[in-house]
Amino acid sequence: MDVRESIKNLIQEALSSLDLEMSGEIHLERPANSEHGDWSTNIALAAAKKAGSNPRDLANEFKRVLEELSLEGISEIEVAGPGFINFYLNKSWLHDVLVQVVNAGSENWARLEEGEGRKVIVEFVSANPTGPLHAGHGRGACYGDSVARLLERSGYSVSREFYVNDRGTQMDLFASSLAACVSGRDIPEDGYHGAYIKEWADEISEDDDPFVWGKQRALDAHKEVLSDLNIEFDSWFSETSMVESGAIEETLTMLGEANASYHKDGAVWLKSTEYGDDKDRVLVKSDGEYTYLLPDVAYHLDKLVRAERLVNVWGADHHGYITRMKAAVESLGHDPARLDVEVTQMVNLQRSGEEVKLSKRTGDIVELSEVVKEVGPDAARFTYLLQSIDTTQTFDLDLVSRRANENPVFYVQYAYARIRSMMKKADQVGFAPIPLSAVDLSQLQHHRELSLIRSLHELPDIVARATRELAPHQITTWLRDFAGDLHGFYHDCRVLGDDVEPSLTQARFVLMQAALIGLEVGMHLLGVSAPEEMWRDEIQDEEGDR
RNA sequence: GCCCCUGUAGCUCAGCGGAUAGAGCAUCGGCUUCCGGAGCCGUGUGCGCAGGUUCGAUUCCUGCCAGGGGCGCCA
Repeated sequence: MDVRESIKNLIQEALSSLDLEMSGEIHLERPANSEHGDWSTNIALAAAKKAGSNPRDLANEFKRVLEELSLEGISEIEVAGPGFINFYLNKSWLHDVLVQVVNAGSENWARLEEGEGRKVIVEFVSANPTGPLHAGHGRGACYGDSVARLLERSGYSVSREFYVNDRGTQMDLFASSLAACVSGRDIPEDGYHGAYIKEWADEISEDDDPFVWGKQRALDAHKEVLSDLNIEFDSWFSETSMVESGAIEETLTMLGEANASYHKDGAVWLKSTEYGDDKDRVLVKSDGEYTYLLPDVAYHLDKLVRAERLVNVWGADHHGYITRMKAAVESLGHDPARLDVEVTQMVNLQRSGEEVKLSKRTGDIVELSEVVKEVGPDAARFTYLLQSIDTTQTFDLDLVSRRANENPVFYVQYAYARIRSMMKKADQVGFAPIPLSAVDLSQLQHHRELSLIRSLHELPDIVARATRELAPHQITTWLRDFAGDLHGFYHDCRVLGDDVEPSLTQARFVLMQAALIGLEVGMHLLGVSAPEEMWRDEIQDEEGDR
């Protein structure tokens, strides 16, 4: 049984013997400050009022009872602060954790069962095939993929989907813009005027249909840059395919039959106000063309059949559509709670602190491919996932492309490469690891060593919370902290060397194996590579004197 | 006017209702007989404002102020 469960049970026993009832879960946490023990509970604070005594006194009561019950492995129980009860454990529990981590390996450590194989579709990016992805799409792309990775690790069966709006007004405008450019005519006023239109028009041949060719050209561009970012979709779901299958008309009929729509002014409207929207929304325009909404509703119905849970990643400019989409879903009898819409706030590009509005190359909006090319895929992903999607992001191209210490991705990757390098060295000097069961892990008593193990033990909880909250930046934060612990350990504790006891070398080697596992798990969840080695840029070699 | 997000250190950001609010960068100062110095250690300043809920609020609720985004028979 997990330590935490054991302690919880112990507290439960104490509650009964004190004749107290607690509603809800017993709150047990790892104190932020290690001077407050290994585990801590606020049970006395929470129960004081009901018990009619002050928290400190009640905590001392608890302490007395807990000590009577006693539990193997607990070395000390103390009452502290306003009435916290802190538990100190024998270090052996941490050494046991190390064995668990190494046995699980990077494949299974912090792998959870919570999803129980349930199917979830993560839909993200879904940009129109009318032009290249821009820097802002990168955030949604990296976020969506990382959320998918989290869900996978938490036991869900995940499908990554890209919804392709390959028909309608915007596509027509895009095709006519391309055609105009090819034949030397002026691009229509409301058409696409980006610099890429000219570049693409140069590639097109006379036999090609601008609509068909243009769509494919845009999709190819999307796939290429996403692939550079280590993102692969399971499905590219075409809007046109739903016209062909009749799914859109079917959806329209279903909405009518559900009395969720009505005709007015020659258009068909969704009664979204019945579900909290400001106004009703048009499904079919008076000219007979669908708005974007109707096909998207049809798409969501399709997804709801295929998966138990849907996660959508939308840009901040789409937040207003959440209500109407949920309205449509609910009016057709589906539980809107099955649909999670996550909104990513905007990205502001900078270069050395100066706002970057336009691309140097095209004089147009900055393309995602330019960002990836300039900073590299690992730095791009790590940076996009550095902070909560709820905040507007400042992305400094200059800073992120720097192969230097102020760039957090290298701080983390370097920690990994450093251990790898040490292990290579170990191999060279003829170090031979003995079987795990023969290693005396109790030698690990240094605070650097213990804090590494504590962090590793925390990782499954971090993964669980990041999954629950769909917040991959929590993984990023953990990695940065863990890398810091690792550099600290590396500085203070040597693994190899004549002055290190062979048995200590063995123990620390196991610790390092476990550390690699932690880093691999974290970096994999972010989609960032774990390099075996890293070397400085030549420029920096010239600058440095070593 | 309505809706969404944000406001925490000089800057970029963490912070699952709890104890002395943390990182990185920047500043200043230290650390090489040794596994990679892209590292380590030290150094001080902060929860936008006002109420409320609570034993306890940076965290939850309300109002206000400030910044960003959205309010189309565009997507």
